[in-house]
Amino acid sequence: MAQSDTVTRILDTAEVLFAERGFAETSLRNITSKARVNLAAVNYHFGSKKALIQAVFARYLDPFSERFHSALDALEARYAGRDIPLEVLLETMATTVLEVPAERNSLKVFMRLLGLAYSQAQGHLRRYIQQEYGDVFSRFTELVRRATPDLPDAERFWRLHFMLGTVIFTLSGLDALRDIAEKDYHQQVSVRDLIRRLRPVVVAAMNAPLPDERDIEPHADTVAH
Amino acid sequence: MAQSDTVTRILDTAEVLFAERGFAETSLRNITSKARVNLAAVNYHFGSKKALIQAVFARYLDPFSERFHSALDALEARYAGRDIPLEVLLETMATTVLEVPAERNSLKVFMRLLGLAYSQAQGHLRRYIQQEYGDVFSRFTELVRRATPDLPDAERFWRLHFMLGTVIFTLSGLDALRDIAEKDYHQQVSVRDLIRRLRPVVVAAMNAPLPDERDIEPHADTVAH
DNA sequence: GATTGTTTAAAACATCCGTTTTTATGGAGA
DNA sequence: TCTCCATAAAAACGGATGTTTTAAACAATC
Repeated sequence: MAQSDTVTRILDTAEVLFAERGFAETSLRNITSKARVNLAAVNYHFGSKKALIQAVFARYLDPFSERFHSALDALEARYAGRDIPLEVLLETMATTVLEVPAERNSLKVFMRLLGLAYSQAQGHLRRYIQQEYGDVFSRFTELVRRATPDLPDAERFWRLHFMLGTVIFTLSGLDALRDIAEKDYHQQVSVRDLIRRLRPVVVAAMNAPLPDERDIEPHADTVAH
Repeated sequence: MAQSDTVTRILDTAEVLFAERGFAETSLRNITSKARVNLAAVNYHFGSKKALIQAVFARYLDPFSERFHSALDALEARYAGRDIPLEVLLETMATTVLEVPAERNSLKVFMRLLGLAYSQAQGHLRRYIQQEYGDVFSRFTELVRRATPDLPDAERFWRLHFMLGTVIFTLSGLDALRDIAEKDYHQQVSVRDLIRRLRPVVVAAMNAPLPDERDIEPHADTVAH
């Protein structure tokens, strides 16, 4: 086997299997046998299964982080101190997210992985991502803050996560949804098309009127636990 | 041990552990030891771990399905052929979702379970839920269709799933998000509070302007896959 | 009170897991 | 050509898992 394309083959196989079934449900034996690589190779090259999971993410997030920082640099230079409109920020993020995996035609896998990073417990992963890429996210949210000065901080926090949910949920379940959509509405749906549909929805959601204060029940306990 | 509260204790313990760590990460030994019940009891009473998972869901979804059908019956009777406004439909759904676990103070658990049902692979679970409760969902979407007559079918389809993503993503990652929110904004966040914030966002998203036709790139390829 | 069917308890079973160890291989440098 | 070392392959390890089996306890019925 040529000079350690073993590592690449492990990563290529692992990201697909992880995206399909999740981390706990994918064993090293699954990965190594499908990649036609020896079982011990994962522990040899990566050290542990946890480290392999992190490496899979790093292969996407490192280029993303770099490009997104550059894109934000360019935006800040162009707007020279003035606030960058929300639409422009969202558009920039979307463009960058699309760019990174486009080279390997693996947008779906990337999105599924992002979804897993949130939904699967895997405390080590959240910590790793937070520590490694937290600053890009912070920089973005700070710019969003300036773009939506009328929104209370807490409200913006929640709405950003609402929209994060929309995007991750939609794009990670894309295949199933696309099948239904094309069967029921006889309509080709590309990822770009989806983003076109997403844009007005996200903008409207971020700009929605504030919740009615009267809805607050003064003595409402935290229901759950 | 009194006449088979064993079954109840298994279910009570299992739902909490499942919600905390997911299905694959929760072993039968975890469950039975915490429930102070014999290991074999699960296989004896439920047959298998899969069947236990389904039973945990059924204990929530059976009452939910029944109540939601009743609530929709009442709505249709009240509106007597006229279209039910979108806000009313959403409010009814939210109310019903909140009612079911309220009796056992287990709303958080219920929400986490719903999130897991989507995010954890567990093919058998999705099939079970689709088969057992698909008709309630169909009935609801049909009413939403009548409530939003100006929305093209495809657009409504996508927006409903966008919002499904928002709700599931938020509620299933609730603990982590709540921790951040309370740390950063020193603010207690109950599930009811979250639903209050969700309402205007969802309504605004469903009523967002249609995407600009000019945004369509005529020769845009399907990026992924 | 013996008998029957049901439930619990304890142990054993087979399998799978991540990781480690041991052995073999093959190519680069002396 | 020999040595050495990074890698690959194979085997083994210790532990955890879901499930099954065996035996005991219990409650209800006759």
